[in-house]
Amino acid sequence: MPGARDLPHPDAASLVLTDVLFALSDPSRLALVRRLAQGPLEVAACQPAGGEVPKSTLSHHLKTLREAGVVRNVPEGRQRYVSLRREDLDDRFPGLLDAVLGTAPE
Amino acid sequence: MPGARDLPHPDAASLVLTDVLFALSDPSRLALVRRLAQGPLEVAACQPAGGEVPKSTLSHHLKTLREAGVVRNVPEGRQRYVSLRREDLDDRFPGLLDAVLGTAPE
DNA sequence: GGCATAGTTCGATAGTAGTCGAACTATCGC
DNA sequence: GCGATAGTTCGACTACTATCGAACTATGCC
Repeated sequence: MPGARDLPHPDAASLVLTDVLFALSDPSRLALVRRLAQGPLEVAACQPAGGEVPKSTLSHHLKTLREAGVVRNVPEGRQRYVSLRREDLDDRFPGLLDAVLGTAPE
Repeated sequence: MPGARDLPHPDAASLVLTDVLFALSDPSRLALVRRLAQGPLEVAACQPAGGEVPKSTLSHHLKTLREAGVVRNVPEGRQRYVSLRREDLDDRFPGLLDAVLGTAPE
């Protein structure tokens, strides 16, 4: 049974608003979410535009986003794909993501 | 010149999204914001429904909200009135407050 | 002025979050 | 199997946040 290394994700119904807000309240995480709004990325591509960040740091931020239910992180061969849980978020917190993404990045 | 003890407030144009999200990401602060959505309160009335919180703790949360630009805190005689900066927030981050307040409290 | 009231500010402490390097796990290709 | 690659997890350190009591400031009332 290949690929049994799934990470835990909260289900859509149990998302907590304050956790989501907290996950989005970090500039580097928010910037990543903006990019994920345009489509899934593999983890390595989640690096910020300008500089490199240690893998462990990036992984930590992904964990925060994942545990809040903002992103999904699924294994795909040797890599992992990170995607925005847009439908789940829209379903649970209508308009929130649109409002956050609708503001121009600073 | 009576009442020259105004606290600093960021102006509407300079509000930072991540700061606002962080201010709203604390359960007790979010609960207070929900109540402020129904109208201004004096500081003493900002105490959480059930229990009492030390004045210094409450003041700290008000400071976080104020510095993020979420609330306004103005002196009025011996007391202070805390109010939601709804227009400024709607202007700068359209739909955000509605989305946050539209979700039922947990 | 003197006192009570309403809140903020200060200082200390405990818990939590961010950052990084090193170790670990799993997959792919040879 | 062996090595290389892609990420996560662990441990340590630092920085920030929450909480509280005590001190401080300003207003109103007598």
